[in-house]
Amino acid sequence: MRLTRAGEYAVRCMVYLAYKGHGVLVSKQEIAERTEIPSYFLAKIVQQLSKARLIVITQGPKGGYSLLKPAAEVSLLQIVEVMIGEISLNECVDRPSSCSVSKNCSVHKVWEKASSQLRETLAAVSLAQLSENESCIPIFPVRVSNA
Amino acid sequence: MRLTRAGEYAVRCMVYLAYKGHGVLVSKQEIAERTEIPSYFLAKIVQQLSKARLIVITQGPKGGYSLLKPAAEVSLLQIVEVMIGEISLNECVDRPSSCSVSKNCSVHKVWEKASSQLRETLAAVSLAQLSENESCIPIFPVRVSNA
DNA sequence: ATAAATAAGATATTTAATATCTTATTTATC
DNA sequence: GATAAATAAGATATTAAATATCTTATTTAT
Repeated sequence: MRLTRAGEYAVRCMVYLAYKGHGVLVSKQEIAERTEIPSYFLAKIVQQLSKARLIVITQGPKGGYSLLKPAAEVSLLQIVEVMIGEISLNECVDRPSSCSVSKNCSVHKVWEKASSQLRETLAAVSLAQLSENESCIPIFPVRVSNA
Repeated sequence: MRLTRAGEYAVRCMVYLAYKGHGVLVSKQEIAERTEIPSYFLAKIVQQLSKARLIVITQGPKGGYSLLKPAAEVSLLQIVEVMIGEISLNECVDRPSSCSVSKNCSVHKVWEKASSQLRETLAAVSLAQLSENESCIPIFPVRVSNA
């Protein structure tokens, strides 16, 4: 019951892009190095982010990735769900047919409530908020400390 | 990001035991059949529930399982965490060392909040509540409908 | 035309979850 | 006490998902 590494990597990648600025093109190499994501794995992740229209991929030399939308318009939930699909904390939540009485099942109701609560919490956080503050990318934000 | 089947089975088993009543001995066979848990898998699960002091195992002929505590004193969270360990929705939550800046990381803070929120939601539900109402065990509660 | 970049599909590799089997232990009953 | 019926506990498959990597193709600046 935990975010996958792919999900974590997607968040880091997006936070880094947001930090660099909306529309700014950043190379795969740079992102991979700064965010400590295996370069090949990053390639897979950005493909999904691009299909979901969260980023733009530019090919060719001087190519790279950039945000499609302003960071304020992207939520943490969106990023995570691109990678792992819609969050549901128990199978019966997204496949009620797996349970014979789901509709009236008291256990089902708890998981349904917990799932939507979690989705709301993640939806309330924007990429802008995440990139404006210190976050878990090594070296970054350097903002050369004033001591 | 979903409950494992072992977790789901543990909940079903506990709900069934609670339904039969506190201290009532129920055989493995009966539980396996009524809750649709593979018998061998159930054996593994009750071992953990027993170590965690949620149920009592009685060996020998006429053996079986029963609740150790009144259902009102057991929470859904307890049952689930016996099977999957303490819930943390991202690696950085229970292993802050995996992240270089965790303490001040804005992403980390969100996952920490989401994790405790989820734990609170599950902690607020007692086994008694779950077994008093209709739940996801086929056939059960039969409570011969009055039509 | 060339070379530098990413795209996309295929394939390993690793890990975790699920399921099952085997042998051992406990205990009610005769 | 012997027997048989139940669970215990450790070991081993099996399955599925996640992670990681490789290969070949495509795009585009120079």
